Formats: sequence, structure tokens, C-alpha cells
Amino acid sequence: MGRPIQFIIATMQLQNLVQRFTSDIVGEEQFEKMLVKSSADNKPLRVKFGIDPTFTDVHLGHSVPIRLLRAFQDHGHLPVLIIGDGTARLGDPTGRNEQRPALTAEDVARNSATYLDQIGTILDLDPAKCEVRHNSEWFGGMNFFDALKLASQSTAARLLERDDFKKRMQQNQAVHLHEMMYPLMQGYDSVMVESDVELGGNDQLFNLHMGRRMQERAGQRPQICMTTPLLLGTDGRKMSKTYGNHVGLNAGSNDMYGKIMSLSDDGMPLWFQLATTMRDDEISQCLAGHPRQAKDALARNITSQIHGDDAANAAAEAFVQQFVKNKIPDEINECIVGESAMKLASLLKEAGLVASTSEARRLLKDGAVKVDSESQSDPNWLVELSATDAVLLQIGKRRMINVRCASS
RNA sequence: GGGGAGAUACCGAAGUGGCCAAACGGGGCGGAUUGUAAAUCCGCUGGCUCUGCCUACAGAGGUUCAAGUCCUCUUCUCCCCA
Repeated sequence: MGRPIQFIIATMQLQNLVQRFTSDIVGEEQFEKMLVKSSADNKPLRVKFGIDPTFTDVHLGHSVPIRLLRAFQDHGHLPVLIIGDGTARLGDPTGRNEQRPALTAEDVARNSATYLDQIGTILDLDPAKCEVRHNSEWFGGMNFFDALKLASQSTAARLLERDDFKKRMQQNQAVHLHEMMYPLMQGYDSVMVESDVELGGNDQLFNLHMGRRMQERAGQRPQICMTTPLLLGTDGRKMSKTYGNHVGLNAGSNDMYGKIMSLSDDGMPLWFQLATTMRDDEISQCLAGHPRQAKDALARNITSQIHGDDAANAAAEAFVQQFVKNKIPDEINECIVGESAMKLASLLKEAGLVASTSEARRLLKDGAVKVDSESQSDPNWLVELSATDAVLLQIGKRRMINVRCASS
């Protein structure tokens, strides 16, 4: 029985995308066979991706595997999205030199709620097209003996091979026993959802392997592991909220465009490859031109994926006004304070532009502060406020706000 | 269980009785420059009612005119031996 031509084309498309978005594939030989069988049996592949609700923002770095997941979805396969509300309780040590604090059940619940919204900007979460699971479903009911059984699935030596653990051991840093359970938990997720393929960032390779091994032990067909390259942050380091170099999927269009524009030139090729919808030839063309133009195209493409073309164009325009022409943006947040006159240093704090009056004083001394576009340096200057005409406070190019006082 | 080392600001790391709100590096934030950047140069980087005062060097006590620095206990981490 011959394969329909559509299937061959679709498979090639999918494989091209897989190519573009992956750095490592474990079990690549079996992947094509799996695709063929899936088509023959009319049974979509179960493609797993897990994310722990350990923080509130999902960023573009996380979006790379999600985009690949979307590609699978578009080709008729079934994303199995695991919200790691069980694993998050443990604190994922991945890529860190110190363990993440274990979160409380409330933290996790709150974060989980915002996750699906953000992921939904990329993935189609229609229950008919996507399976969403929370791993507390199986970890929540485990008792200590179940956990021991889980622990017996691997060995200390094997777990210590993990790069992150190895490094910390070498640096005489603590590796706690419960952290070593993490790969086992992630692997067990694969067993529970019977995944055919698992996606993850390339720092996840160890954990993905664990899923394969555990599935084999459980008598299942071992999953294909695909890792995506890590999208670097705007400063060239690993994208991470703690570095402040991330672009959140829930960022507003202006913010998103602006942050991407602050990416260093060197970072562009990787971003084009992993975060845009552009074809390879379009990308090459962009990169051959002026870096400013290329970055604009990059930022527009990504921003419009999330916010739409109009918002992206508006963001680009606003950016030029604010940062290239140094103009004050059209829309500025406004705040209202209780008093009709305040010392400048206190006012800056009251308006939320700085964390403390000490910081305000320093910035004033540095000449960073403008009031109604005039540089000011005296922290004790008494600023008169009115209820109708706002006073514009500015610190640098980015921090600005209009202030009025409450009408009495 | 025994022995040893250690815990300093956002991070790394100096400091072993006064000159310590704490060197130095990174990060961050401002300023100059620019193509939005990057690089470079300069400045800042605990708080306040700010030429002074208050709170800080794991935690709690103590010695001293004076403690990040000395003593005691507690907590946590690492290493070696069992």
C-alpha cells in the first residue's frame, strides 16, 4: 500500500521544522517509523512538553519548544502539556547553581492559572486538539513507599551524571537528595501519559532520557527525545527572569518590541531561527542588511505573532519616537498623590519611579531626573501639584509618569 | 559517630578589634557616545526627616570605650575518616 503524497509532503514539512528547532534528537531513526505508523493507524503521536509553574511569566525562551509543539499540533498530532504542579513543589534545580525554593501549594496554584493563558498565545488549547495534565494528579496521591519505589528506578551514580549535579559537586556545593528525585519525577510523567515524543530545552536532555528509560522499564515504547536550542536573553546570557533579560509572552506590545530591540546584534541569528515565522531565505536576507533594519524586522515579527500586526507596527513607531527621536511617548501612566506639594525626592518615591528616597537623591545627583522636561537636581525642591495639570516626572529614557494631586 | 573548613551586600569575593555602609570583579542603574544595541569612557549601587542619624557582615548571647573581626551556644553547608 503506497503512502499518499500529502502524507509525504506533510512529513517533510514537519521534519524540516523539527530540524530547525532541535539541537538533539534521541531515537531519530525510530521517529520516521513512528510517523508512518501513526499515519497508517490514524493515531496521532502523543507529544509531551512539561513546564513547571515556578514563576509567573512564561518567556520567549520557553516558547521555542512550545512552537515546535505547535508544529506537531498543526500536523495532526496531540500535544500533551504537563503543568508541573507536583514537580514545582520540589523546586526545579535545572540550570541553577542553587536549588529553587520549593513553592507552596498556593504559589503553584496561582502560577498555574496564568500559564495556560500565556501558552495559549502559541498553542491551540482546544481540548479536542490538546491534552493538558497536571502532574499532581499522580504525585499528589503518592505515599512514601510509592516514592521509594520511584527512587529504586535509578541509581545514585546515574543521577549524579547529570551535568548540573556534577558541576555543583565539583564546586563543593550542596546537592540535596530531593533534587535527585526531579529527573525521576519528570520521567514518571512520561510513563503516566505514555508519550511518544518529549520536547524540552537542551538543558533537559538528561531528564528526557530518564523518561525513555523509565518507559522501557514499564514496558512502554520509549519516547523520542527532542531538545531545542536555548534562546539566549537580550544580553547574550541564558534567558532568565532573574537576569532581567527575558521577554515575557505576557509583555505588552511596546515593551516586547522594545526589549527585542535591545538584543545584541550577535544574538540575532539565533532569534530569527528560533522565534520568528520567517523562512530561511527571508532570514538570510534580513541578516545581510543593516543590523538596525534586521532587528526591526525581528522585533516586528515576534511582536505581531503575539499581539497582531497593528500592535507591532504601532510599537515600532512608538519606539522610534521615544528612543530614536527622544520624544516623550504619547501615552504615559498617571498617578495621583494626596498632597498638593511635595519635596522632589519624596515625590519620585511616591510616584513609584524609585524604590527609596535615597535612590531618588542619587539619581538627582547624577542628573537623571527631569521635571516637565527640565533637568532638576535638588531633592528638597518643593514641587507644586495641581489637580488638573499633570507634572511630568522622568528618570532616564524609560521611567516616566504624570503626577497630579487629588482634587479636594 | 570522629576530625577539619566555612556562612560577608543582587552574585562572586576581600576584610582577623577602631580609619567598615564594608576593597575588588560581575550584574544593575544613570550620564556621555551610538544604528535600538554592543563596545568604550564617567558616576552611582542599605535606609531616613541626609554635611547628620538609623539598620546591617547566618541566628542568639557575651567580652571590650570600640566587633564583620575575639568568646559561647544554635542553625546551615562543604571536605576527610568511619
